Amino acid sequence: MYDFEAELFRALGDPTRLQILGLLRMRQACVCELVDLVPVSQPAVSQHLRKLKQVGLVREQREKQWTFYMLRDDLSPAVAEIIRDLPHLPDAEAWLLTHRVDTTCAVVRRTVGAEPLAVSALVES
Amino acid sequence: MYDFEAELFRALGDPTRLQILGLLRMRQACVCELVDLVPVSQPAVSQHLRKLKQVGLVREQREKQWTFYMLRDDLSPAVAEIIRDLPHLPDAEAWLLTHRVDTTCAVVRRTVGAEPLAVSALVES
DNA sequence: TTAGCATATAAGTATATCGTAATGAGGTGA
DNA sequence: TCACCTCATTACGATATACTTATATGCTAA
Repeated sequence: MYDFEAELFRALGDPTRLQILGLLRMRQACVCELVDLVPVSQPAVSQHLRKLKQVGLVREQREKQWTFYMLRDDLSPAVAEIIRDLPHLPDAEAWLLTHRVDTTCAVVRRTVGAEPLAVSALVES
Repeated sequence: MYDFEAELFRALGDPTRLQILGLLRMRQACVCELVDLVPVSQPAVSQHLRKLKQVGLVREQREKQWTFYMLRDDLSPAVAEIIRDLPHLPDAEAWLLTHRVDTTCAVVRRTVGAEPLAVSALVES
């Protein structure tokens, strides 16, 4: 009873996962970008993303050598509001909005003048 | 970072605690009533209530020999919506709405004709 | 005052969770 | 082909969680 709901909230109950969700409000991101933006190792990021995918909070999309993760757009209103309400992380979010991966994750390109990446509908205008 | 929010969602991330919150939508309840309505021991219920109180989801009010617990009325809109959206538990909820503790917790009185207990504002009309 | 009810706390145990390091699989490009 | 990049998986240790039983505290009422 309430096992499904509890699993969802347990997925939300970790600071690192909340941070990942907060970042994905800005735009989709590949794993290696997230590794540079949250203070845990690459395997830890992968495991967190797997859990977020399991409970239906994010989905993935492969593109070239990268796996991009993004917030699902069919979140329930209450869950979408929770994510929208998370405090903002100005530096990391500004980075996401002004850079994108190029040939490798370490090589970034300012998005000024480049075609924009898909941006989550959760970003407030 | 996000420690406070994560603690809140971890508190929501347990089926027994969600069940307690779902029941408290109906009305305030004392510990011994909850013990009869959720499938864990009395100390377990006490411990869950302590955690729910710690994160600001419920408050307590002593009355005679009982400690009544109730949902806080200053919950954030998103959290209030989460609790309101929990699936209903018809039997237990009906019991709460038609009975109340009397001289002891085991001795209940049908509320028909009795003055009603405080009922949470979360109950849908 | 004393018995019993209501509740909280403590202690112990089993399991879950979150992190790291090590490794593997698969794609890309020189 | 081969070096490297990206990402996932595995293994393992430390800590947290959720339950139980046992016990303590405080109130009520006879």
